Order: sequence, then structure tokens, then C-alpha cells
Amino acid sequence: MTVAEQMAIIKRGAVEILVEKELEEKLAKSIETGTPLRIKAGFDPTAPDLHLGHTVLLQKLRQFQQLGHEVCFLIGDFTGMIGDPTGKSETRKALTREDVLRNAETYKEQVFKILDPEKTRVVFNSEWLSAMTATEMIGLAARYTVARMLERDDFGKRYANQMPISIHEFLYPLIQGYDSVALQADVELGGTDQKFNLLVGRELQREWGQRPQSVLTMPLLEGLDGVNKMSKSLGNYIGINEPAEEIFGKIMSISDQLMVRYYELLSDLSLADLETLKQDIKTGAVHPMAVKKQLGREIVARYHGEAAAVAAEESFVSRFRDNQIPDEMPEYTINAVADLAEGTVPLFKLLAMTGLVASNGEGKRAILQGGVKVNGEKVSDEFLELKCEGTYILQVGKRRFAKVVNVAS
RNA sequence: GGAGGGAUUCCCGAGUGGCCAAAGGGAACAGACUGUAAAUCUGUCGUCGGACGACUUCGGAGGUUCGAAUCCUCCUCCCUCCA
Repeated sequence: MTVAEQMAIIKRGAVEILVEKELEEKLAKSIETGTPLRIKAGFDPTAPDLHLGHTVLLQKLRQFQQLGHEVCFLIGDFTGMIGDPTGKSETRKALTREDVLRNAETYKEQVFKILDPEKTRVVFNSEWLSAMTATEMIGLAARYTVARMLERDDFGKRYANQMPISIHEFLYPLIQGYDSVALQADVELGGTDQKFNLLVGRELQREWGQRPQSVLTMPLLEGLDGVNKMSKSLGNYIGINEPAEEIFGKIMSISDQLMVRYYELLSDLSLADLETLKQDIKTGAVHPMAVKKQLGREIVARYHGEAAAVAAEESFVSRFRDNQIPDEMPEYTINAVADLAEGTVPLFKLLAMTGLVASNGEGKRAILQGGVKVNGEKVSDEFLELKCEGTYILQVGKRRFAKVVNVAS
């Protein structure tokens, strides 16, 4: 593949490539010598649950692999054990060696749903960082100045606003940059929030007499709310290990605007096809919902296979368009004698017992608001008593279901 | 080492002795409208078996008071400034 062809693939979805010309030169040389480029991307070992936000970067890495390059999947175990400078200054509990290794395993399991294991080198930065002496560490720190550190946007702002910045936060970009030196990376990928750190890598490599890595930044994927970046702590994420129906449902719940964004960052659809799709939505040639379903299928298929994707869509349609009760739901068994003194049980209590609502009071409120159905029938009496016999299908809102089986013994 | 500011219910944030289960906003949840869209509107949003009432909550532990998120003492943690 020619340099131009490779560049076209590489550039898709990327926010910035620094410096483009350098990357082209590297690609040319790679073709000429038959040596793959070494692509680096670092990951924090603290959060082993990958979500679609992570996959934006991973898919870009995969594209590099498909172009024949070598990916260095760096697990920042050393840095993870220290804590990272998110600015939130929430002290993270230190991870033990065992934690890190276990997380790394979970990582691999998920990452290789996207990356090609054959072309991936998994490395831990503790490998070279643990061996560093204090002298070397200070030597590293001496290569950078405070003024340059303050160029980083969040540092600068915090400093200006008299917010605290810990010293180790300054060390963080240096260490990350040093990783690039240790790996002799040709290219490093990261989210746009990583730009500064990635550039420090360039500086340090130059200091160590290496050719500075090219830097490619990818956009941060917005979460389900469409505002904040996708993150586990905000709860606005779609995990790649979630059940097919869950992923499909979550995708269907995003706004049309966000859907376009997800297409751009997550879909394998060619740019030309995507453009057509956008036009068709605009002119009304296709229904936005149909387009969204297509996206849902594509994503579900990626992690669960084609069959699961089709099934997820069918289940979704029957559940929400046709208002069918889902086939599978959590089941609870109530022992009439042990759990309930009387022959009946108040519905609100049953709701709380099954975990559909958090408390009895919330159960009553939900009933009062018309959000509760028993066996498909809407309930309006908040003090409704149910007999302890047979089976009940309970529903709160549109998506929470539970089946209660009474055991009268 | 010195001086000052702060810790409130999921988050932000009001509240300086009773009218405080605690304003307002956000998030969340339910309903209407829909395409489970989004936006909008309405309602709910500490717990307790029934709208009374009781209990728990305002960093922690004590205390003052008929009564404390509010006052006092000690403690913990965070921040800022000066050096």
C-alpha cells in the first residue's frame, strides 16, 4: 500500500497528526525497508472495563495493524500505582502487583476483541521505570522546565486559579514521555486530552537522540448523555462486555445528533457512505431510527457476532414497539411462609424486595405515578395487596422487569 | 513556622438557634408527547406498611440549650496567603 493510501486510512477520524510530513516520511521508509513502524498507546491499569470510548483508540490501533505495523500496548502499571493527575485530586488507592496483573489479564481479554494478538506487543512500564534510580529520575526531571509544564492547559488554568498542583503531577508527563524513549516509539496515539503528554515524548526522545515520535490524537467519545466524555464513573458508557441487548438498547437511546458522532467514531462505514447516510437523514429518505438500528447492529455484531445482533434488534422491537414483555428477566422466589406472615403482600413491598425500586416509599411513589404494571396491567392503587400464589410479572417504567414466583409451602 | 478560609442530603450549592428532611440548579426516576429518540411539559426525589407521626442525616467526638446544620471545645481532612 502506498504512503498516500495509508495516510488516508490513518487520518480518518483523527483530530490531529503531529507532524504529518514526518509520519509520511516514516511510512515511506517503512515501505522501503520492510520494517513495520512501532505504534505506542498507553493504558491505565485501573479500569479493566473497556467501553466504546476506549475502542475509538483501539480501532485506530487496529487499522495500523492492518497496515502491517506493530502495536505496543503499554500498560501503565508503574504510573497506575502512583495515581494520575486528573486534577480531581481524588487519591486513588494504590494498586498492588496482583491487582495490576489481574487487570492486565482482563484488559487483554477485551482488547483482543479488537486488536490482533499476533501483531500486538503488551508491555508494562514498570519494566524500565522500577529500575530507575533517584539520580536518573532527577536527571529526567532536569530535562523539562516548570514554565513548559504550565503550558499544559489544565496545569496553566489550575495555576492561574490558585488551585493545587502536586509535584508528582508534573512527573507524570515526563514519565509517559520517557516510556516513548524506552520503547523507541515511532508513533504514539492518544485522546486529545493526551496531546501535551504525547508531545513531551517527542521532546524527550530528541533529548535521548532518537527521532521524535509522530503524535496522533483521537477525539474523546461523548457518553450517552451527549455532553460529557464517556466514562465509567459518570455511568454514561456502553461497555463492550455488556450483553448484546443492553448495548443495542443503549445505542437506541442516544440522540440523533449523537448518533452521527458515533457513526463517525465507531462505525466501519466508509466516509463516502457515511456522507450519503447523513444526506438521506436530512432529506428524510431514511428514518433516523432505521439508521440508528443499523449502528446498533454493527456495534453489537462486533462484540457478540452477527446472530446476536439480529436477535438483539428483534428483541428490542418486540419489547418497545410491540410492548412485549421480554423473554428473560430476573426471577425471585418468595416463600409465603417464611417471608410473609399474611396471605398477601403489598405490591410496593414486593417491588422493593425484588430490587426494582430502592425502598418501599419509592415503590409507592412509582405506583402513584402510574409507572408500575403487574402482569401487564397498570396499577393505580398504591396499597394494592397481592395474594401469595402463582407468578407475577412486575414492571417498573419501561425497562425494569422482574418475575416473582410464590412458593406456598 | 505564622495568618486566614472551608467540610451540607448522588453532584454543585444556599442555609448562622426553632418556620429545616434542609432553598436553588444539575443528575436520576416516573408520566405525557415520541422513534424506549432528542427537546419540551408535569410530577417525584432520606427511611419506616398507609399522607398523622416517628426515626436517621448537615466531616468526627463531646458540650451548652426546652430545642443545634447553625453556638462552644477537641479532633480529622482540604484549600489559600505570608515566610
